[in-house]
Amino acid sequence: MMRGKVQIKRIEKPTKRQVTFAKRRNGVLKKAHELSVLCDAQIAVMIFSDTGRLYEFSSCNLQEMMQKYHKHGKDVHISKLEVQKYMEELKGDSDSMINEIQFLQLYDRKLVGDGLNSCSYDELDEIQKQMEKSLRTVRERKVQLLAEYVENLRAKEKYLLDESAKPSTDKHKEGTGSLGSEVETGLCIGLPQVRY
Amino acid sequence: MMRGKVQIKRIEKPTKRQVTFAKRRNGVLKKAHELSVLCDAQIAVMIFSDTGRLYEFSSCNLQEMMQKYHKHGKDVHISKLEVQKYMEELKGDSDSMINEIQFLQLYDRKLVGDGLNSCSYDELDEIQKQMEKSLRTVRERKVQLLAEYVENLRAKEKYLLDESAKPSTDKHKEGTGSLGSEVETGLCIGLPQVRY
DNA sequence: AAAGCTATTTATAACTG
DNA sequence: TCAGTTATAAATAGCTT
Repeated sequence: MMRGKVQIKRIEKPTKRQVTFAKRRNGVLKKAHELSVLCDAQIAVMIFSDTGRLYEFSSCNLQEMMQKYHKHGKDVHISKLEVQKYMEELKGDSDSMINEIQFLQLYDRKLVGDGLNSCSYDELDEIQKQMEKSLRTVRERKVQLLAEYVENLRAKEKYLLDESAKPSTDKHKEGTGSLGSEVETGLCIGLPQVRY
Repeated sequence: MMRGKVQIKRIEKPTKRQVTFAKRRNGVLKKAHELSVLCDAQIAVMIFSDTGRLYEFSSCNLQEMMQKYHKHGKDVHISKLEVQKYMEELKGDSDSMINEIQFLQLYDRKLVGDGLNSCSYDELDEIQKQMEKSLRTVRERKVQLLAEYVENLRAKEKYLLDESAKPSTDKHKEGTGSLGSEVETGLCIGLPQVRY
């Protein structure tokens, strides 16, 4: 018998709270169901008891509800399965990249003569050969750059000699400015600060 | 005035359905709120009208509700915001790893004398110095290994000479087996397949 | 604790302005 | 179409079993 209207505040007595929970929980779920049928509305209700048990009602697939909810610009929810798949993919990429970095770092250390204590004599031999080959390549490249530099200097010298030999009136006619700048440009790019 | 109990089936008259929706919707949301307060329960209610408008109630963060729901082994939903945050983190890691790999790869190519065409003379000079230094380190290490090998050989030679000078009865008393195996072990680990 | 009962409150269908 | 009213159905607090 209802004596006096109920105060909407936490019921402290656990037994009473438990009983009220069971009754009102059913009430809410029933009302939700009725509303969905009577008014052709989509409704989802999720209830967790204070003991952590789940009671739910959904007039349709909850997934759909989430997507609809999402479209309303609220915080968005997507399937965990989908996310997991993507996560694993990223994780795989990440792992293989870490492996590659470690490999490259070890390789680098060996190439600069560090971390060699773990190498066998044969490995050292192989590394030495590689280094000698690389060194030859570097030296060849240096020689090539120097050769280009010398070539540019000769071209410039020739150009200057030709210019000074010509009469001053012809200078603009020949379009000489472009050749001059080509030579200079080549020189600057090739050897900004030469040391040898 | 309620004449007769209501039939729980779709209300066909749109106006009537609309009115009933508004009233019952408020009823459900109110009941949900009361239940959450009275019984200290977590409740979420989502209602979409047939016109697509959203009405909702949640006793706490809906995000939390989803995670709780997830833990109950249902098909799982988690917050997209959360996922996005994690994704961006992974993406950031991934990008920086890609950068590092590219840097290391370029560095490697230069160290083995490839991709040098883009290097300035000064850079080549620097690489050459590094290589010469590394080469010295490798050669020193090879010399060190050879020296250890020779040392081991001498130790073995001495051991064999001592052994053959002793009378055969003393062999077991001296515990010579252990010295012998030490020498051999050191030799094998240091230089498995020597070439020089 | 779970199920049933009943006095009452609460929700709401139909009506009204 | 929207509040407000009212008669009635439905929900439920406190009780009993």
